Amino acid sequence: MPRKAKSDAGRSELESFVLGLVWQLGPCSPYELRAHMARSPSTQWSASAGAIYPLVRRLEASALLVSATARTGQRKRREYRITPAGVRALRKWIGPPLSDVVTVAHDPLRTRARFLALLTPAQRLAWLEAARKALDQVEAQVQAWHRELADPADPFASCMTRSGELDVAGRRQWLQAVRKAAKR
Amino acid sequence: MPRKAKSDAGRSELESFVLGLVWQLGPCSPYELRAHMARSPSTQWSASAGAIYPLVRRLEASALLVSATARTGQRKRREYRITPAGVRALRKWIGPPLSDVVTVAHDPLRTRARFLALLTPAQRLAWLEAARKALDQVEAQVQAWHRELADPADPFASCMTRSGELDVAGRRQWLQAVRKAAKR
DNA sequence: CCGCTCATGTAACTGGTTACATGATTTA
DNA sequence: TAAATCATGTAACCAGTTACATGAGCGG
Repeated sequence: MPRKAKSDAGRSELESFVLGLVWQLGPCSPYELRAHMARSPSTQWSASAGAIYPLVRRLEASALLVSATARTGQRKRREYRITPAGVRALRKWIGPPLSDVVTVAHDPLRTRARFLALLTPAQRLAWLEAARKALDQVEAQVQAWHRELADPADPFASCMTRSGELDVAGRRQWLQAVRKAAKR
Repeated sequence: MPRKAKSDAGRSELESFVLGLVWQLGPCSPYELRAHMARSPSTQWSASAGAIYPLVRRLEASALLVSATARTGQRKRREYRITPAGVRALRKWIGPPLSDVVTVAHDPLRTRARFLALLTPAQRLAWLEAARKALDQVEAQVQAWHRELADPADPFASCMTRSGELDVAGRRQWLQAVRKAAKR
């Protein structure tokens, strides 16, 4: 999709998220940011170079990040740190207020379910089965990620995966309701 | 954000959704589509004219929709109907397969929670309280929508709102987990 | 006749996507 | 020395966003 209305002072959700990531990971290169995002099971952003490199430059231009050249062995890289202004911006973005932030979640599965009446009863059952299996896979993925994380330092990190688990559980329960509706 | 990878044969999620809406509502004008989308509590799409009018034209160019001029009283409007090819495309989009469709949901609340460690304990409690209230509001909105709908003809319609309710319930439960983590 | 809703569009913008390009350093 | 990884970028594209513009018909 195209850019949603920017939530805060002209900063997109991705920009704020990356800002937070720099705060969380400490000094790090765009490459590391990209790698970190690619590891997470979230499909929200592609972590493409074309997104990240211009983005961190924008944040530096806004003085929310500063950069310096760093080395590991002989390899050079550009390392970004968050500035006090960056921390302030991040805190403001986190909120409250949250009224504009909390909305009904977008779920492509639900979007499709809206048109289940188009299918034959047999096709509907097949669809429901496929949905269940797909949810299983996502759950496995989330749990694998959870195991991989296991950072006792930040108690909120494990909450992230818990969110994914509850999300899947809720949708599974919802599938039950759909199944019931399909049977009538 | 920018356009996600188009899920099907070059059609965006919005395009397929609108195609389904035309199927569901029967012959209707872009104006009606826009009004219908604006009534729903979903914030996924803005239902802006700049999105819808070019979109239905694209779908017509692909022969998934056909249009004709219609009248209510003296008022003229352009009415779109779905074609057999459109129905086929819609059915294909619904799936299965669903493996590419089902992912961990994007939740801006969760995104922000990731950085709760940045706040003071007092701020965290305030944040959690604000989140709870915001969820309450969303739930009320969903339930109002549910009452408004109440279409006994399509049993899947009421499943849509049920999804929203379960979604909110899951996130509320998740907030509990975060609260617990915050107390440690 | 005035204001409101119906109804259809266009124009400029933009941030993220895909895809491509390049080079340096490490490892086998 | 060849392949893989680290590392940084650019270029073209594009769908959806905001904002603006216009006019017809209907109700009071």
